[in-house]
Amino acid sequence: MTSERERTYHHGDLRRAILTAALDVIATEGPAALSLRDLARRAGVSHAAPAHHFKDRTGLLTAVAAEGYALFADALAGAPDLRERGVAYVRFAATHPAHFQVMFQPDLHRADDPDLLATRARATEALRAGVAGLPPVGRGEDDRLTGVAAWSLAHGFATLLLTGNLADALEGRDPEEAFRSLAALVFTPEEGRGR
Amino acid sequence: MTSERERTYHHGDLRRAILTAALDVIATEGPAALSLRDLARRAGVSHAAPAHHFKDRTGLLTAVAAEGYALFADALAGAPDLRERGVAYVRFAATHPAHFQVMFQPDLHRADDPDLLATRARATEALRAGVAGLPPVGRGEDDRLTGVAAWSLAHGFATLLLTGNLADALEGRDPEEAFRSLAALVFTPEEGRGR
DNA sequence: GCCGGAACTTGTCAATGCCTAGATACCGGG
DNA sequence: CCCGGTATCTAGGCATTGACAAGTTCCGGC
Repeated sequence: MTSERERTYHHGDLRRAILTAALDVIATEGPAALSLRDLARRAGVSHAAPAHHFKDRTGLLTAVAAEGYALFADALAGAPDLRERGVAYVRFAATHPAHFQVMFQPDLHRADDPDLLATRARATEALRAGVAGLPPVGRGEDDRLTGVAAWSLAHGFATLLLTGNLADALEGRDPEEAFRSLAALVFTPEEGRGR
Repeated sequence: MTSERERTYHHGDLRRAILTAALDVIATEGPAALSLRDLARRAGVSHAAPAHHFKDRTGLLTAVAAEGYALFADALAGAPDLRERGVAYVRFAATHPAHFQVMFQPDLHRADDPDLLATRARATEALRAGVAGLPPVGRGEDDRLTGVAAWSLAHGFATLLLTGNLADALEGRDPEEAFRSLAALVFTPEEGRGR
């Protein structure tokens, strides 16, 4: 369908086509391998066409990050408790590796972009809501640290997973499932987690 | 001293000069901003000189990663217990941000490089030694997961720190100190950590 | 003192990012 | 229906970069 309308001057949905191609490249070869001209070739348009939608190479990556945060917020929203939110965190990284990488590499995108700020705020909110669902430990200082701890745990696991550092430790086990039991080890769900 | 011998044909220690300049650029502007020609200019040599020492741009980054793993192994070796090893992990990331970034971005370097493999093995060993120092929990499966959990926690904290995501959560507190108390919250040191 | 190789230079080429000017298609008001 | 404005895309050009090839300078061992 999409390939039939090849001879039209307007692509129809070039922005999405470029984005999708970019995600493909980033996921398989990393963000460094990304080339605007290459993406243009893949989409069958001229080499300057992408610039109209994204201005820059950085602009494209900013759009990727913004889209990533939006999807991320949605992915986190569905989880019932803190642990499942962590699982969702890991699942998102595994399912959207390109988004995840760009989101957490500040030197790749423009951190002050309005769209990015908006979607990132949504994701941050979804994240914070998860921590708020914790059984209150009492002292407020600990609460904040607990939130950082949970975030660190999920983020570290996701990052190590994407960089291939957990391959032999997991031995082909399902990463999500591994994280679920791992989180159980650390944050004991029942029993007031001792402190 | 170094600047006096400017007019010699041979630089004297170009390899180190390039490496240091590269670390500077990566730390301030990210790995994407790295340019061999720019590094050559900074060192006052011709644009092709770096290639003789590192072959490639990828070769340079591989050297950075290898050096990083060596420094990393040393940094981890000094820590007495698991928690302090985590603190050392975070301290290393904060002290050597450029090394850390490149080490954990597989698309930037050549993962099969012999030097890199050697130093990385040393670091892995230092890391595993820390987990082995844990009070044995009994079941072997849990041990492995506990190791992954500790690694994830430290790595996630370090990564989030470097990407600026902990700035407001920490509010100017010393990151190392924050991680120390955070680790205390999660892995309760005395008392058989409940499970 | 000489000779082989390491360290560095100069020159070149293809590819890329970005800019500008121009062509083409779509869209709403008359 | 058509006509002007605008969004979309093309074409061309320029500076920079990474990689390669061939030459030059220097060092150390024999």
